[in-house]
Amino acid sequence: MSLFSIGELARRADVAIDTVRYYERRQLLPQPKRRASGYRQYDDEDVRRLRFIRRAKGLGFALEDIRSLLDLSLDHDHGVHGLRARAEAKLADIDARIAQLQKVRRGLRQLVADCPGSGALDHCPILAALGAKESS
Amino acid sequence: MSLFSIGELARRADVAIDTVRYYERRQLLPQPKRRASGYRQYDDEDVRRLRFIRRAKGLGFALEDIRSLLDLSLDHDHGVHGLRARAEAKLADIDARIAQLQKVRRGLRQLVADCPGSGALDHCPILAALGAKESS
DNA sequence: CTTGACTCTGGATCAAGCTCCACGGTTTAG
DNA sequence: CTAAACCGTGGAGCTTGATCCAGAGTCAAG
Repeated sequence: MSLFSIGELARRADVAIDTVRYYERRQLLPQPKRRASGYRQYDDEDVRRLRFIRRAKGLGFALEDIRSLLDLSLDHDHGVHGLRARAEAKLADIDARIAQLQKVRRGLRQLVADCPGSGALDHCPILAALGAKESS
Repeated sequence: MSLFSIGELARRADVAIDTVRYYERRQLLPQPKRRASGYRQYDDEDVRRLRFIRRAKGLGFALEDIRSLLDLSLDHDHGVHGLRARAEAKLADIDARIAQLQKVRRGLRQLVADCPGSGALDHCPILAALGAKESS
């Protein structure tokens, strides 16, 4: 059995059925095959794709971003127009996110480390970690 | 001059005035002092706090999360009840985010690396990077 | 005092991302 | 054949995070 229903897809990828249809509308998922009755049919590829979307979303990417990531990754057998450029921009964006998260992380760890007894921190290490410099 | 208006605060922290009032309503900012006229008064501490919020938001934290991070960091001179636990949970969350981002990063880098000419990737490295295992 | 720039409050409105609903056809187990 | 469980469509509704607006008071410069 390699084809299954929308409900099955939703279950396998752990998202709501309505969400699947919503993603289809938003072009994050391709138009699926239909059987005579009009029922949608999916395969494992769709499950993978949906899971990818779920993860990317969890990382704070907007659906639009995810769509472009997906396009990016599936364009490979077409031209290599601005592909690299777009991918590299994404990459820089991700690096920045990681760096910022690591700052927060350090701040939090310090908070945890300094607090055990009842703490002597005179002002918040988290605020310090992120609040120090301006910039965006 | 150590006290200033809401407009000035907004300018210094680079957010909209309405956003400042909105954050106040949502308890991310404390109730500010008021002058006789009812005008709000702020100081540098508020600027720092606001900037912190802006950054955390940029990392994908929900306002509610940010509020709790903030509470966490300002609770230090109160009890150390579940502080550590909360902070550690946050920390684990952040570590997970970083790990996931790094996966995407690797996938993207591979995409960039493999594509230069016109690529021979038979299926998306990004999907591979994130799509492999189940879990949340 | 007048004018223009600010500020106040409360509520309406927005965009994103879902989620729910009604009404009607389809499948499938018994 | 029939009931229960699914699925389809289109559109309304909800949550989050802002943003905008009206009507009215305040401030600072000239």
